Amino acid sequence: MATARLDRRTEIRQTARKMFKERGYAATSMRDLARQVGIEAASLYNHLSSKEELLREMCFEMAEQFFQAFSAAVAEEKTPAKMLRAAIKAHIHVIASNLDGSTVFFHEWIFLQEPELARFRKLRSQYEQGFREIVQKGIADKDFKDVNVKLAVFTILSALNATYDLYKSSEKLSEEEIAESVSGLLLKGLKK
Amino acid sequence: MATARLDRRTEIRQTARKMFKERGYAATSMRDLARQVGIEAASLYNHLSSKEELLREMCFEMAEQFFQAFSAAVAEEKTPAKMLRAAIKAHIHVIASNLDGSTVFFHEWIFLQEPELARFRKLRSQYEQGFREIVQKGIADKDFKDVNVKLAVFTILSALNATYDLYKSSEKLSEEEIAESVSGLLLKGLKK
DNA sequence: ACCTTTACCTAACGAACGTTAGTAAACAAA
DNA sequence: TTTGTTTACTAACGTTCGTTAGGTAAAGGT
Repeated sequence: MATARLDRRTEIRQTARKMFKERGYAATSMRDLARQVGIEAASLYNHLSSKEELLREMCFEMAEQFFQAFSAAVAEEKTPAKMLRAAIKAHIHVIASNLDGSTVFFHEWIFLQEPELARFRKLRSQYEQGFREIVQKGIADKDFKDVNVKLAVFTILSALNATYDLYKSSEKLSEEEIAESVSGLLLKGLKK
Repeated sequence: MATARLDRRTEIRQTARKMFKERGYAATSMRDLARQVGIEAASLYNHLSSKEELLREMCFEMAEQFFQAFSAAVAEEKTPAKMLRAAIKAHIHVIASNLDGSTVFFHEWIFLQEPELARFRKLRSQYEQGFREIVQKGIADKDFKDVNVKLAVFTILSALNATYDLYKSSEKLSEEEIAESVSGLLLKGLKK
């Protein structure tokens, strides 16, 4: 009973993540979702209270994962360069282990409704702040170039956040390769 | 008459670009669009033939702009490093001059219908190929590190394609600053 | 002056939307 | 064996969707 409910709940949420990722939140109907799960649309409401609840859970679960991975990764390192590399690796790891969820997290959060929308934006900005502090420390230590911190972190996160696209690519790239390559490029650049 | 029609046509397309960017294609209704323009939904159909036509035009117009800017920029340079920098600058310039259109181009093309969807994907991949050839040449010339070309280009374009977010930022960054900073970071890296 | 075209309108189409109500079967707990 | 909970169903609600039909008034060209 308890397991049966949990299984269905989980199945619905998993399927929803996949569909929200593929077609987007707005273009995925509850009837589409129900069909994919194999039940009627109305039956979904035995397991959830609204469509938006699905999105809300996905977004905040992912936010939590990113925060935890960041903290754990950074705590173990001393120099800004190592901290940044570890943070990048952790970020990519969270994406790689939640390919559907992270895509929704990056692209569908705009459909959150208002109290949560503001809360979500705040979380995102706090997370970015963590990266900014590392870069700032790197500059203060004369270890990093004196770049525009906001812009640099923005560029880094943009590059990272697109990596979910890489796993369906023809070449089979491992998480390790991706993390190494991206952090190498961002830290040391393309030029010799 | 001719001018009046053109003005309305243009106004509708401009408004649609803005709304598709802000809420997404699927979440923007023809009634929303009409209201914003100040006419009834049915009246839109004097100026266009379907909602999808709007999206189609936006996506392919932007594709054309990216291609033209790339060709023009690269043609003037000799070394891979300069070509890449010029291509990055050109890409950012196209984004900066079409903030709404380029956002739609990056995020809403999935809603294209099938003959055009395939055509669009092919164009994108051709464009990426242009970047890949520059990086390849750079490696062959021993000017660039021996990186995974596909992955490097992917990272570069991901960083570039997110720059439209920067123009609404609190700091007032010029197109020039953004292009310099991003291409500097990607070519020379963060580390000293 | 007449005719065509343009640019808008109201009304409505059938389909799809998220969600609720009410009910029956299955099954665990008592 | 009864009782309560869970999970599904059918039916339907009110709303919104993209789009079409048909009409009207003004403008432009001849």
